[in-house]
Amino acid sequence: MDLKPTGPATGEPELEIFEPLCAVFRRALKDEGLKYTPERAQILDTIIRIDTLFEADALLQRLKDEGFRVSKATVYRTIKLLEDAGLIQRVLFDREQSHYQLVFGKKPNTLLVRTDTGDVEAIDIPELAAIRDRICKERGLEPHGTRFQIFASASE
Amino acid sequence: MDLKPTGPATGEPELEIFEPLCAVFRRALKDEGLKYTPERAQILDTIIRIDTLFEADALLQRLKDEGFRVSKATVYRTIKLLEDAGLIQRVLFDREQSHYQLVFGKKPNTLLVRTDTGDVEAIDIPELAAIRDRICKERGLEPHGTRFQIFASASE
DNA sequence: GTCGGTGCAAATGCTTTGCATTGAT
DNA sequence: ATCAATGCAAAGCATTTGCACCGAC
Repeated sequence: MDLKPTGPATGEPELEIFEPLCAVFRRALKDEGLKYTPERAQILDTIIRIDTLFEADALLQRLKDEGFRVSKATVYRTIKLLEDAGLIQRVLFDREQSHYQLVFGKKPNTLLVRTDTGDVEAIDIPELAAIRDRICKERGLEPHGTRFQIFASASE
Repeated sequence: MDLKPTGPATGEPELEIFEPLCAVFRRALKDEGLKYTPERAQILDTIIRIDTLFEADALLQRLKDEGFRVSKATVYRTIKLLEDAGLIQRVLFDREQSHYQLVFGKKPNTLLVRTDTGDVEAIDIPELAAIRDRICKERGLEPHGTRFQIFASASE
């Protein structure tokens, strides 16, 4: 659980990203007087390697598959901490469970949701950031996040 | 509950919108072999007059305040029918309850969510439709909806 | 030794569903 | 008559929480 970069990442980009994410998380915890525990480290590490949308349930299952003992309660509690720290975001909700996504250090992305197949594809639309900033600036607000989703199906 | 337009709407635009919405709903129901009941009519009518985000709970309360007896179960069942018919959309979920919004016949709008105050403002951003269409066209897909949300707070 | 963390199980609360009754065609 | 809708109360189910025990500083 004390993953370290082993040099320039070649096929495993998540190694490059673990250090900064981990640092941000630790800092956020420390600022709140909370602790960076093995469970929290393992959960963050696993989320980074999932690298698509995930549900609390699936995350728990994956942690168990990897031989790590964590309780459901801790998974939920850690997800909330990671949200508060701005590392992940809740992104989808049309299904029964909440779906989360790693967002820190990533460009805000758009989810293209196939209403026929259920597939979800993340796409990058650079203009959106500019639109968001314009809207906020007009009102003297500071943007904290964006969520853009397009629902579509194959034209028959 | 058999609301009819009383002529060119002056201060109450919802009268203009009721007829087409009602027609779409009735058609959608008929296509499924379902019935257009007084409860469903009243619920649709009330949603139209709410004209901001609403929760199932608040909708039920409002129906009761207007002296109409409907059960929670029917409200939830009707909300689902209206979603299926494409008249309303579930839009927010970061809070405990689902929030819905009338979407039929309206431009897709963006929700500006104040993370400090909790206020939600709907804004019209015309470029988004073009972006959506472009993304879909590139992939040979047909757009069914869009959801764009910006989270922001007052810059201190 | 003091705090916070964890796991378990129980509780919460929105939403859904089973069932008997009612209503529309 | 038939087939669906309604209301009520009971279930479902993801998520949260209370509590006793454990561990880090």
